[in-house]
This record gives sequence, C-alpha cells and structure tokens, in this order.
Amino acid sequence: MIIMNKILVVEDEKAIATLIKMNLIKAGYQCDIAYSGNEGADRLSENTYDLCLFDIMLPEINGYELLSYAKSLDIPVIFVTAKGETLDKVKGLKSGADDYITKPFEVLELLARVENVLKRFNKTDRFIKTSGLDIDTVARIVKKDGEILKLTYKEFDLLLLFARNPGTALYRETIYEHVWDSEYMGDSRTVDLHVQRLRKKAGLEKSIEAVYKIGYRFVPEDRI
Amino acid sequence: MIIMNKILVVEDEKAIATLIKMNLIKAGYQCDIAYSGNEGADRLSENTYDLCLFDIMLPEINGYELLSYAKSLDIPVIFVTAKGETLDKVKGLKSGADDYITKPFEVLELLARVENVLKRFNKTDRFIKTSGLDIDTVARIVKKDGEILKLTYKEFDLLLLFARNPGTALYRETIYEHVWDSEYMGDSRTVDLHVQRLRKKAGLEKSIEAVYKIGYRFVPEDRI
DNA sequence: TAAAATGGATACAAAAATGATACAAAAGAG
DNA sequence: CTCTTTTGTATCATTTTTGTATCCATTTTA
Repeated sequence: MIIMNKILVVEDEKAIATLIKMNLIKAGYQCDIAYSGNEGADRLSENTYDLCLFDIMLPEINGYELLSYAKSLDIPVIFVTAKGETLDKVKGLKSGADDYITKPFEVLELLARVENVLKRFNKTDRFIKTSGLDIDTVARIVKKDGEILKLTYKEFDLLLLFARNPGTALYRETIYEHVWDSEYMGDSRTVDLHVQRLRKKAGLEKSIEAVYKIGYRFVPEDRI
Repeated sequence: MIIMNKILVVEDEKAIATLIKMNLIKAGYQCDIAYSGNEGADRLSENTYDLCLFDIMLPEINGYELLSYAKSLDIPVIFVTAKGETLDKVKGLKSGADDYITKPFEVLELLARVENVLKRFNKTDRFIKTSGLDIDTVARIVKKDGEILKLTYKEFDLLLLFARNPGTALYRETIYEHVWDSEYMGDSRTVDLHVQRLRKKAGLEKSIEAVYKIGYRFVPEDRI
C-alpha cells in the first residue's frame, strides 16, 4: 500500500508553479496547484494535504492568511519568497511557517526542504516525534529526553493511536476498539485508567485532555 | 448526535465484516455490523446512518430488499459483491445502489468509494466556518480568532445544529430532539438556557436570534 | 397603553463524568 | 512453582455539566 504525501502549491506565476509541480511529482509526491489565495483556501478545505508551499504575494488572500488556515488544520507550511522580500521572510518565519525558500531556488534544495519538513512533522511513517516524545513505531520504543520509557503493550498502542490522531476527539469506543481490538461494552473504566497511566509515565498530563462525555483528545504540546 | 459519519455494514462473512469495520474506524467513521438481512433491517430502524454497505447474498432478507428500505430512509448504499456476481452487479446498480465494489477489494479502494459517496450525498462536512467561528466537527473543537472555545457537549451539538441550518427557524421541539435525542416535553426552559450559554461563550448574541413563540434562528454574520 | 405572554439572566442543586487510589486477577519470567 | 509485571475492577473524591426555579426585561396583543 503506497501512500504518497500530498502537497498543495499555491503560486500565481504559472511557470514556477508548473516547475515545482513537475519536480515534486518526479520525486514521488502527489501535487495540486492553486493560482490564487482563494483557490488555495478552497483546496485546503476540500482535501487533506501533508504539506503546503505558499508564495507570500498572492492575489486575493495572501500567504500569511493561508498560513494561519493551514496551521489550524495542522498542516506544515513552507513559504516560497521572491529574492528581495527579506522583510517578508522574517515575518513569514515569525508568523509560524516551518521553513522558507527564496526564488530562484535549486530544485534539489526545494526537495530537501520538503523532505525535511515532512519528516519533522512525522508525515512519514516509522518515527513519530510529538510532545517531547520520540516514538519508533517499528521497534516499539519511546524516548523522552533521550531516556527510554517503559511502556506496556497497551500503553504503547494507546500512545500510538493518540500520536497518529492529534487534535481529534477520540471516542472511548473508538479507542477501545483500536487498542483492545474487541467490542466496547458501554460502562467500563478501562480506557480511562490506561489513559491515566500513560499520562503519568509519558508526562502527557497536559497533552491528553479529557473530552467530557466523549473520550480523550491528544493535543501535542509543541502546538497548543 | 451529529458527529462522525455512521456506517452500517451488513455482511454475513464475519472475517470480511470485521476487516471492513476495522478499516472504517481507522479512517474515522463510526461503524455497526449486522450479520444478516434481518439484523440489518433492525439496525436501520433503530439508528440513523449516513451510509450502508450491503452484501447482496444475505441470509433472510437479501441486499436488494435492504436497499429499498435504506433508500426509503434516504441513506446511500454501496453494494459489496462477490467477484462472480456480475449479473447481480448490473442488477444492483440498476436497482438504485449508489456504488458497488467487488470482493476481494483493496482497502484503499473501499475507503475511496465510501468517501466519494458520502461527499456526493453531502454527508461530509468536517470543517465549518461561520460567524467568525471555525468548527472542526471531528475534533469537536471550535475556534474564535484562533482561540479554542470551551464548549460543553450539549453546547457543541447545539452549535453544530445551528451551523448546519443557517437561516432556518428551528422549533424548540426540533432542537430538543436533535441535541437531547429524546422527546420534548412542552414547557421546559432547557433549550433556552443552553442557547443563552452558547450565545455568551461563542459571542453569538447577535447571530442566534429568538423567534417568538417558535424557537431560534441562526443568522451567520458574514465576515472572515 | 396595559395586561399577558415570552425570552433573558442568575443562582443553586442534582446528576453525571473523570481522576485517584487500592487491590485482585491474569499473564509472563525465572 | 513463585515472583514480578501487567491489566482490569471497585470505590471514593473531585470536577464539570446540566436542569430547575426564580425574578426581571422585553415583546405581543387586546
């Protein structure tokens, strides 16, 4: 099952947009183009992307506004700026972009940055970094400040479920069915107890919040 | 209440039923299984579903009969057919199914078809932007000016009802039955109180207006 | 314009849900 | 088989949510 990362490029200069798209596709990504801020916002609301590349100077909605929208969806953003726009560059990073690249750019540099940001946001599978934890999903090892945490089987699966669904309100039923792999019988406190244990062991007291009447939601500390 | 899309799977082969359910849950849907046509019909009458997946060859009541029942409830249907049943396939589509998929199938294909049909029937709307609010119906998070609002369970469901029915005068009775999921006993002020609380918390004093003797109407303030 | 009806505001109490703790059962290691 | 670790249940304390009662302001209607 091949999962390609999906990237949205918002850039009003067609030549550059096409150049970027071609190279991204060649490198194995899926890629959509939008030629204006408005179009970009539409795409964002219609699809799920793993990464966005935004020009700052855009017709209608500008790059900064798109940025905050993308961030609200928890999608990393790389700004693509024209050479002179140094002021914008600073502003861009300050305003929360995850990287930037100046036009004209080397294709290889672009790809390297793309790959880097995707990795940082663990949009690639094996390693997940979140809330101060380093999770190796294959080795089933979790590190905090370089120290290995002794998580039990269930605790690890639970953590993984949370890490892979940040920001989502997970129903007790959903949690139970994922981690225990069997049907949920309404009233048990089992899920709650395991959440409490995980919180304590992994120092996630603040990151895993209870959603009253529903279950729990994982909000990574690096992004509150 | 209105949260995740809810899907009913009617399939007598337990292994396949479980496989489908697991993958649907993983993809963020709620999912019930019925192992016979009769059971399927029961579920349909007891619950509200956004989509049905039916095997055609079922014990007791067959897929076609279920189909017409589901259609009478305005629920889209995808048929899951065994490979040989081409005749059935045609018959299935002609008889009004919204899509079909043949066993054995790729999980990704299944999910794509599910998503597609839900979209076609407007059953998906994870993100809603209205009156200066950003609602994430899956995470159950509401933001105003980037700040997360602390809404309770009922408040959130109430907001969702309003957001999905802008401009409509909603009867107290309707509101009660949607949000409380039980019958409305004439005189209570419960709905009013919750509307007041929601107005205050979400700054919707002007957007949610009382409709004398009827209930309330949500009139989004156009901005953003 | 005044009485009646209806919605808004506030306070408070009941109910429900989650956190914490202790302990028992089950599974695994030596 | 015994000891340790993991997992689950029961219980109590705390917090959050929800609903009722009450009083006040506003709108309708006669």
